[in-house]
Amino acid sequence: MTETAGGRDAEAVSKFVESFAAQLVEAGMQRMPARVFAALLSSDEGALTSVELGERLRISPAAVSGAVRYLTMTHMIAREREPGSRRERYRVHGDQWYEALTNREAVIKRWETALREGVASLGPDTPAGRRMAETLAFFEFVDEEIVKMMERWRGRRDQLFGEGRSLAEDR
Amino acid sequence: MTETAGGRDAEAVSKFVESFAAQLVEAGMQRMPARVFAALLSSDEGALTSVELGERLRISPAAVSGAVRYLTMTHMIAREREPGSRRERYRVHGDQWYEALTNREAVIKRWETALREGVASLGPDTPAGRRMAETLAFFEFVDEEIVKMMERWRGRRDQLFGEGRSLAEDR
DNA sequence: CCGTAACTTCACAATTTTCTGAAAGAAGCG
DNA sequence: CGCTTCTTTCAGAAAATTGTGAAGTTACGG
Repeated sequence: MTETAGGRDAEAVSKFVESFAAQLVEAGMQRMPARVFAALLSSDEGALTSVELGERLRISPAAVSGAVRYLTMTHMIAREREPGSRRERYRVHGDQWYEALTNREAVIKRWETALREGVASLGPDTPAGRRMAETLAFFEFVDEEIVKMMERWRGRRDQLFGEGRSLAEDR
Repeated sequence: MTETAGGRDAEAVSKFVESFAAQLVEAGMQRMPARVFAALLSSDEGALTSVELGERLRISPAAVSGAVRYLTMTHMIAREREPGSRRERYRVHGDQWYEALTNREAVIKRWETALREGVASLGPDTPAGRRMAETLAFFEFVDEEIVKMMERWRGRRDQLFGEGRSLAEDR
């Protein structure tokens, strides 16, 4: 019973890929990046080549290229050169991708900037200005907290899955 | 010097509204809900009527209606009946809206469901299945942590802004 | 109860987004 | 060095999204 072999219930896997991608889309990610990411996540290697992605998802090389560019920029995946070949492999960042998801540092920072401008525009003594200020304080708080939370997570992860080589089996 | 009066640097306020809305859009919110929300946030009352929203943002009643429906469903705002009038007011949920933003309970729950299905489809003993399982554990962890974080936030908020009536001046 | 003000729903037009095929651009291998 | 294989870019067709006007619905006030 070779369950990890090539055609291991491809049906069910594809179904999962699409349904997980749909969740990501609903959370704001573009469709193609979401599908590509889900495909990588569900691969045993945690990595696939462009061609493999194109085949599994039935999309053109161009679509793969675009999706991969986005995912690389947002640090959800890494690109690797397969030695001795001009093929490229794309790999889920093991235990870093959901940090990227949660963190969204850049996003939060921009919000904070916008809110600071808001306080300035509205005046810190107006009711609206005070509301902005409190909201701003909230985001600053969240910022700090998330850093600490991720530290705690790493602790628990090691405890649950063993420190040795959890998902970071590679790299 | 009536700074809170009607025409308090409407220019600057509008500029803030649009720029904050743009951030929300970038984070995945639809345009109209984002603009409506930003407008409410920057109003001194923390609440506006449909007509006021339409005027400030230069959009049709239909657009207001759609935006408001979305925002109500996601618990970002509340609707109030103005007594003795058939006008409706929409109010930012004071200190609850960013909880809704951060929480996204529903979203996380759906992700967890999808991931559980993933583990089942892929088999818990495959490498991919193990990766799903770890990801799932992460979300479950985040779930718990966010609850605690919000409790800590309320503590700090009371400390920073005074327990009496911070933003929850109404309701 | 009727008149009317406020809000909602619906179909459509306009815009924007998305994905593809085709062509151009790199980079290993012989 | 040129051939071949893989990836990226680009223009455009197809599809989805968005916001509007207009008709419809609700419910207050008289």
